[in-house]
Amino acid sequence: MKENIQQLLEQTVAILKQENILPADAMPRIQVDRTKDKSHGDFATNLALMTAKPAGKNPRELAQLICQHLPQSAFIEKTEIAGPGFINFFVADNALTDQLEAAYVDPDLNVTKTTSPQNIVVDYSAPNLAKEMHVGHLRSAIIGDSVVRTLEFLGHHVIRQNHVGDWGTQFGMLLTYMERLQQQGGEISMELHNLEKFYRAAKKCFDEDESFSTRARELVVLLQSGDAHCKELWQQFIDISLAHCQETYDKLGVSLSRSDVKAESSYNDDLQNVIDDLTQQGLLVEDNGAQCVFLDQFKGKDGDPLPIIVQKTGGGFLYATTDLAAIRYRKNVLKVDRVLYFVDARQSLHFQQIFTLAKKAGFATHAMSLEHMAFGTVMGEDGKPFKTRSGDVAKLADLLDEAQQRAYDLVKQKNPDMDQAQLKIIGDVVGISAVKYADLSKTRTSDYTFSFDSMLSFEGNTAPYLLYAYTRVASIFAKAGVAADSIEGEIILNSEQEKVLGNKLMQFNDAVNNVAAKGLPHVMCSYLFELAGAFSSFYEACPILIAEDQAVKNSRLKLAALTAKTLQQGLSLLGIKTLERM
RNA sequence: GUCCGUGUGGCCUAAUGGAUAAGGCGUCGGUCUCCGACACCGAAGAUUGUGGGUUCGAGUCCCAUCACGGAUGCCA
Repeated sequence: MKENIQQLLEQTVAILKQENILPADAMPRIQVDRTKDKSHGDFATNLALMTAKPAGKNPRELAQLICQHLPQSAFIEKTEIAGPGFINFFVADNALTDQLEAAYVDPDLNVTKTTSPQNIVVDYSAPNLAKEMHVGHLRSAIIGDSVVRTLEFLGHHVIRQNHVGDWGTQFGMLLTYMERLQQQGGEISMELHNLEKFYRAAKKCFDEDESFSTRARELVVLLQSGDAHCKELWQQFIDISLAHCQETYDKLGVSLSRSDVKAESSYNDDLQNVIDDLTQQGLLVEDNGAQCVFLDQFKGKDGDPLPIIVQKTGGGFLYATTDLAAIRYRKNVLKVDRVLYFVDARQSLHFQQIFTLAKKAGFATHAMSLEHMAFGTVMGEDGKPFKTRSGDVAKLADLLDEAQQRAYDLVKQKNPDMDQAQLKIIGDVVGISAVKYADLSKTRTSDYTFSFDSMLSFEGNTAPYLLYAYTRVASIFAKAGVAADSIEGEIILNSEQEKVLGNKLMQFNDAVNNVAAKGLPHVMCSYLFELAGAFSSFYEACPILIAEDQAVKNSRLKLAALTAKTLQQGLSLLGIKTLERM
């Protein structure tokens, strides 16, 4: 509907130019907004305010002219000029009901798909395989996955890339520890069952035993030079670590699989080429033994130039090098239009540098959009970065177990008679959803506080509230004995609550497109929470199964069905499952 | 030092430069002989850190300033 008004205004602008009311070179950005206040109609535009100056007219007078030249449309019941020169559009009732009917019969809720599908790499999750995933890995995986789902829903071609860290110096230490275990006749795969413990044990040896640390440094060099023995140990470690990750993804409902892994090590053979390329272009400078690129726009302390170090003293490569190689791969092999990096905000300087350099060196085309989708830190309730009670970094797997256990207890408390298997299923979904939703519902860029109590609350903007709202709708159809997708009759919007719900249902399209454009899933969360609220008010005020007559009943059933479908689709774009009862 | 981010009712959180700053928690008061009250309805509660500026219009943009967090040459 917004698009329709936009088109009408574009036509109007063209007419006004022909009549010399607007200067021919005026190119106003036509902006149509949903109004906050019903008295201002359904949509408003500030077109007259924006073009008043170039037209040399006062805004209200110009608004008048715009309305007079506006092409006729069945969508619009009337227009009004308000305030300093806003034009308010009142949408015809049947236009809204037509849209609702269209959404009802469309499996994709009549969402406008993209007309120009892009190739988009989404670089997310990317844990370091040396250790087990911890709470710090939560946000990238959850938020990235939601944006992936949304982009795919709109028809884009998304390439998931899990840029796992499998090539750092810690691997020398880990391989040495594996070697020792092997020599002592230990069962490595058993020991690796608890990666965290394994890492700590290796670290202890590394710090305390000199022969160990010497061997560890040797093994790094051997590994990177392709030694078969090292490669074998390394591969064994990586396989087990990746299996751990996969378990976590599966439990979390993150749509990453083994085939999406594009590890750091896979760019290994290309790193020297990156250096050579930079050298050829005259971008590389040796400084204190390291190979650096200095870019004018990045200054350090006292205005000194800030280097991007791409090769260490002694020849080692750094993550800047790998990231550059990755960009080049994405340009040359994957031919992408857009790359989204879901990485901690603390790395924003790094990405600014890499993006600037990549464009300058031709590793990315200027048309390629490189976007750092930064996110804040997960805080504990003490306001400091989240830790367990013992002060350790919380293991992600443990955290998810606890969420599920707490959810199980809660649901059991509310449904004492429910059988255990059912409780388990519900608890698992509620627990995971709560963790994901708590993260997704806050603006990506800010820090957020991890709190089991608030995320598992049934009140407020939480997963349990939304899941509950969904089960209420679902139960109507169970009780009515009709299928949600085969309701006869037309939607009729009589009461205030029905109109509010109808309007809210039609805003799903905006929400989806906003999430895709900006990579901000909290927009979807806010929308779904508002939708659930609109439904609850409707549900209180408008009896459905016991409605006064059949036509009203069918109309309300349709609204309920559309609400259920929208909630389910929206939650699914967030990576959250729904339950039929809870 | 420099750069980046954040600062919104007691607490948490929202708002493509638009109209009266929107919700939630908590508080207070209502509503179940009625489709799931894990719900709904209502009330109180805000000069958007501070001071300037741009604009017809600023929580949003610019400058200054304060507070907190982060980054800042061989980890990622």
